Amino acid sequence: MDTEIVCLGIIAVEKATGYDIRKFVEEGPFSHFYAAEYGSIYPALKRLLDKGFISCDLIEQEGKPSKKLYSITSEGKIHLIQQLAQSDPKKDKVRSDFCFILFFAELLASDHIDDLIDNRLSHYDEKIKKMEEDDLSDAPQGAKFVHGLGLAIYKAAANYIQENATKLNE
Amino acid sequence: MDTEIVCLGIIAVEKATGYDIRKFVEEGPFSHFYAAEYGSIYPALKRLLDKGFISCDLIEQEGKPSKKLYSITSEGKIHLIQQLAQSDPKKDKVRSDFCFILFFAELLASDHIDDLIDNRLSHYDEKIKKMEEDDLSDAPQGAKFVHGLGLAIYKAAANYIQENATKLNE
DNA sequence: ATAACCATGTAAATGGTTACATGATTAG
DNA sequence: CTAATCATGTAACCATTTACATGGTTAT
Repeated sequence: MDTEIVCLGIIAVEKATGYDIRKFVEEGPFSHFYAAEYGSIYPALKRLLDKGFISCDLIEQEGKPSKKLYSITSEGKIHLIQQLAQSDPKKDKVRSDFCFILFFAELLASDHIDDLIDNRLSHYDEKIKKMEEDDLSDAPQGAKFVHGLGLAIYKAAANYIQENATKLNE
Repeated sequence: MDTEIVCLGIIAVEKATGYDIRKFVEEGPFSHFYAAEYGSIYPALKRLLDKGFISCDLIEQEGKPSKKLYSITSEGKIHLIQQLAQSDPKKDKVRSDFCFILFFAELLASDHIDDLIDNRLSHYDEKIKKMEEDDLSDAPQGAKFVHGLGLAIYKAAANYIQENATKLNE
């Protein structure tokens, strides 16, 4: 599941530009389980276009730069479904500097620990608030499920940190 | 926080070989927030040695291949603390094929969804069981905190999936 | 016999981020 | 006037995985 297939998936949800895709992974429905920068998105779109999995419409706009709106083709849909159906999803990859640093709490100043905890908690608060405001009434079950899972994890993490952070400063 | 500093951190916890470090990130205390293969560990150890942050003892063993046991030096300790203290931990990186695939549940066969869910739940069960068996009585507060956070997240995820998976098959 | 464990290491390939390059419009 | 948003793209760089190379021991 690399940037290429993730771009195809997003375009399958709705027509999108490279810029839209970035927002999708940065702030949107994929933000809690995927990340990608322009530097990997634009080349991926080019490859998908070359393979015939997406098509491109150039949209001219007033007061804004022109954009390339990509749509999925029928071959693209077939390819996406095939990729989704291959039943060996790679195991999750997580890399958390936060956990690594706090593992060594004994080597840190209390003030620094407090900062890390505070930042993390306000980060979760923001995320949770945003996600709770999302309107999913029209979203398909899969999107709802994944959204709920992300929310459940954020809440559990925030809760655990709130209840156990004091133990780090003694 | 790359493989180099993570290796240094592990060696700071206790003397270790490259092989030990792999186990640490694969099954040990770092397994829920970091990953690394031999291909990045061994070169990182060489760099740490060149920089004088670790020292190496060659241990000959009967019936087993000789091993290189690395220890942290005083310069290494200083470097580790400096790295930990720089207060801008990068935000967590997560990549989950599981979430990506289930986002598109509508495009999948029910049987396939069931398989994905079952595998994921038994994976969590194993992880949770192992972590609950870990003896942390002698572990420092930081290690306990991070361990507890990982456990809380796994439990919340497993719980959410158990309670909501049926909605995906309708 | 055969797989798993112990143990180290390199080279090629992969995949990604960061920095650069460009530029108009709008909101504070 | 300054920052943010819209919008696309490339090139250099970076980090990591995968595959290869080696080989004895132990448990099934």
